[in-house]
Amino acid sequence: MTALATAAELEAPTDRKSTILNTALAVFSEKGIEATTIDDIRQRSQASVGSIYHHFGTKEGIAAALFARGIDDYWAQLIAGAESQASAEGMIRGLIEAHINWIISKPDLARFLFSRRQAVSPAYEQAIRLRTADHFKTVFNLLKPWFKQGLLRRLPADLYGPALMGPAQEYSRQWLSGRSETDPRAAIKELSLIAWRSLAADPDSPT
Amino acid sequence: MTALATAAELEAPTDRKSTILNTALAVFSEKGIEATTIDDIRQRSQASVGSIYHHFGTKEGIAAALFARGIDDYWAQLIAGAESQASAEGMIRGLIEAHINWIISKPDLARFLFSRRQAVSPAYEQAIRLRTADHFKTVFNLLKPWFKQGLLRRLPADLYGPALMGPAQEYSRQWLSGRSETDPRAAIKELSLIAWRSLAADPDSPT
Amino acid sequence: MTALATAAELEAPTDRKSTILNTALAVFSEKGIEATTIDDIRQRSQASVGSIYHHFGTKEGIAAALFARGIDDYWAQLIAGAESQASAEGMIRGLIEAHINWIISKPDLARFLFSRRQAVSPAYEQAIRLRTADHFKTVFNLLKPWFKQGLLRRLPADLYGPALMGPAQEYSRQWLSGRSETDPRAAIKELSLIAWRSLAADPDSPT
Amino acid sequence: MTALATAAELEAPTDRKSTILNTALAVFSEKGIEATTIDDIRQRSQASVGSIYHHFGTKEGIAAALFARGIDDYWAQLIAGAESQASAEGMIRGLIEAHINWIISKPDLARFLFSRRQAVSPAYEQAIRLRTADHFKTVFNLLKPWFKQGLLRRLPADLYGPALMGPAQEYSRQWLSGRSETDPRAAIKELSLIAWRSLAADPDSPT
DNA sequence: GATGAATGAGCATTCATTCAT
DNA sequence: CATGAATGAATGCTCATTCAT
Repeated sequence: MTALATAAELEAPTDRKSTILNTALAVFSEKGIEATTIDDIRQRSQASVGSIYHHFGTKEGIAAALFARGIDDYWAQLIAGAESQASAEGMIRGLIEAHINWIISKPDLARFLFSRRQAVSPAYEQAIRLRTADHFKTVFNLLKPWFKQGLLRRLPADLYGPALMGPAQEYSRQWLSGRSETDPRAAIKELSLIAWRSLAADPDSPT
Repeated sequence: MTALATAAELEAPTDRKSTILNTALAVFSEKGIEATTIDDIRQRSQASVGSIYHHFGTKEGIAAALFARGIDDYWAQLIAGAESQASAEGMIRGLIEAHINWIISKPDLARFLFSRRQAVSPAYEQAIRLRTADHFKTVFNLLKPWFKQGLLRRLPADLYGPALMGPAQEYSRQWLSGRSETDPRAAIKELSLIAWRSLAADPDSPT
Repeated sequence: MTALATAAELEAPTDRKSTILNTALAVFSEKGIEATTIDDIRQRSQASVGSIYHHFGTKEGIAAALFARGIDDYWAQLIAGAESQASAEGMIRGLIEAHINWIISKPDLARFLFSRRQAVSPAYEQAIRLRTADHFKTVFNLLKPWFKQGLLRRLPADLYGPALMGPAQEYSRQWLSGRSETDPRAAIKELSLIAWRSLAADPDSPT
Repeated sequence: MTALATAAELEAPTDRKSTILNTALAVFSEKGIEATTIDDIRQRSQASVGSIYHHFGTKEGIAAALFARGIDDYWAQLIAGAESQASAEGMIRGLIEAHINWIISKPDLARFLFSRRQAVSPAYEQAIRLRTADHFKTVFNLLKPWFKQGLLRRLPADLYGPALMGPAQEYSRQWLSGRSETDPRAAIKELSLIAWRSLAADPDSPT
């Protein structure tokens, strides 16, 4: 499966390129992209500047490579989480669960992915946006049957994302920046319920 | 009212200090704090480097001044929004409404406030966190009666924020970065309902 | 007079800016523009990198400043040399003499001026070309009377420069690069004669 | 004929070494030696860095190889041009003609040859100078009879070159850098006349 | 012979900050 | 209070060259 393959690629640092990438991820996560210097990456990765540039061309090239992998990896997990469920509520829980589990298992990548801003050039920004929209559509298609059956509410297009993932996302940000005390796993149930309540067609529907 | 006073202070004054601050806000919002140089601010504000340093001492000093004002301004508006309401559901709507309205009226300040990260030194970070926690407590106290009356659900402490503001926050991020098409004002009603559903106690099983 | 003023400015290194410029000229002349590093200039000028960039913006900015002054200075001397003469032959001798004397008195500037190539960006290149063409026209106007009187031969436009200054120029290149043994002053008479022979309308005209 | 052989060698062969050399010449001509990177040559020649170094050892090695061929090729043509003539004036015309024709037929090589400066290390510089002096002597020997017959003027040694080739050289520089409008072929006659006038012993001598 | 990953010294340039006027 | 010249550490990036495969 792509998700696993990518994940494996992110973890198995046998060759220089992967080593550099993993190191970069760690430093980016710690200090932020802008505050990270090529020299930071060089020192920790034991690679030479030349080698880093040979493989990535630019500091931004490193970030872009990480973004591409990170996004695909994240969404693959989300989609897998949704596909493993057969009911409307189950699918929503599956998404929240997958999100939280991904955050927990790859906090560095998560911090990196969710902290961007002008960090990446407009060109990449656009590419990332399209890719995200594409993945989002896949998820939406998985939920479509429940919309058709009237189990999920119709909302303005811009609000599906916030309604479904907003609370989990906000919670994740807190946890990732160390501002949370509870175990994320314990939050899954409640966050799933919140998402379900927000989207369920009938507020009185049984949980 | 505090909110208005602060707002006035942010917009109106034409003295050097305020000019610099307003310029800095604009540039920070456009390029991010780290990517903004003192020279950017100098050029747009028509002030000299010396003058900027005379007033703020450090680049971070500028950011800190903006943060302080921004946070207080934002929360003052939130609190005012809550206080203007007398019911549980009304109060939640009041908060969401105040949030969205603030975002709309001060998008630069909003972008600046919500985009931070390692941008500010740990010292300020801590101060900001405490201040935020304090404001949050004020809001929480306003909601307390409804909790006591069993109208609002009890949640793990870390989840109140995400449940209440998560969707609105997520939506705001999208809108502020230009990734949203709907008019924010039109989203208020739906976001309020989402927040209310997330927090309202189940009529069948009161906590 | 402009020429003197410029010359004075080039020699009187009272302020930082002039000091940097003079130092740059010396190093450029020694090692060539491309081979010269900002650090070379910094060390010899006792200025800081920041200061250099404060005044010139770019390494190329330094070269451009030198070019502008150098060209004007050179042509001013040429023109003065021509203007000091009242006959056709005298004027041609005046030009050659001025050329050689300028080379001798400012060898660094001469080496710098005559060694360019892709060293300067196309933008500057164009500016330089226009400026040179302008100066050339001034000289040509001084010679015009002799053309009208039939004392000087008509040539294809592109050949006036080579015919008039080619030998002197070629000789100068040799001398500036140390490939010449004779005293340039001794060459003036002969080079003037060569130029005169090349341009004189009547080969029988007396020397 | 040597000239043709060399020319053929420069243009025809399709093996790696020649391809690299021809590519290098093109890039050198466009951007100058110093500004050309091995990577520029690699990209355009489709060869690998390793291959380039295998054949030439150094970046300077490439330039040196080109210089050697270029100089020999140029002078061979000059000498051939002189040898094809039997009169003093014819010989001078032959030289100018050969010069211009060579410039036209191999503009890249010409640009490369005439643009050097600190581009090559002192060691090569010296070798080139000696080689050039040698070729020059050959030409001078061809002209010797006319000097003995009193058809050509005696000049300080350093001035023969400038007097003979200065105008043609200056004109060539202009043409090679695109600053000339007239067809070089049309300039041959006039440039020959100029050279002849400069060197002819007696101004009354027939043209 | 060919390939391309790896190296690391070197360079132009940036930028927050200071301080004399 | 304002100005802008001066500072210099820090940084991203280049590029000739080496060498194992």
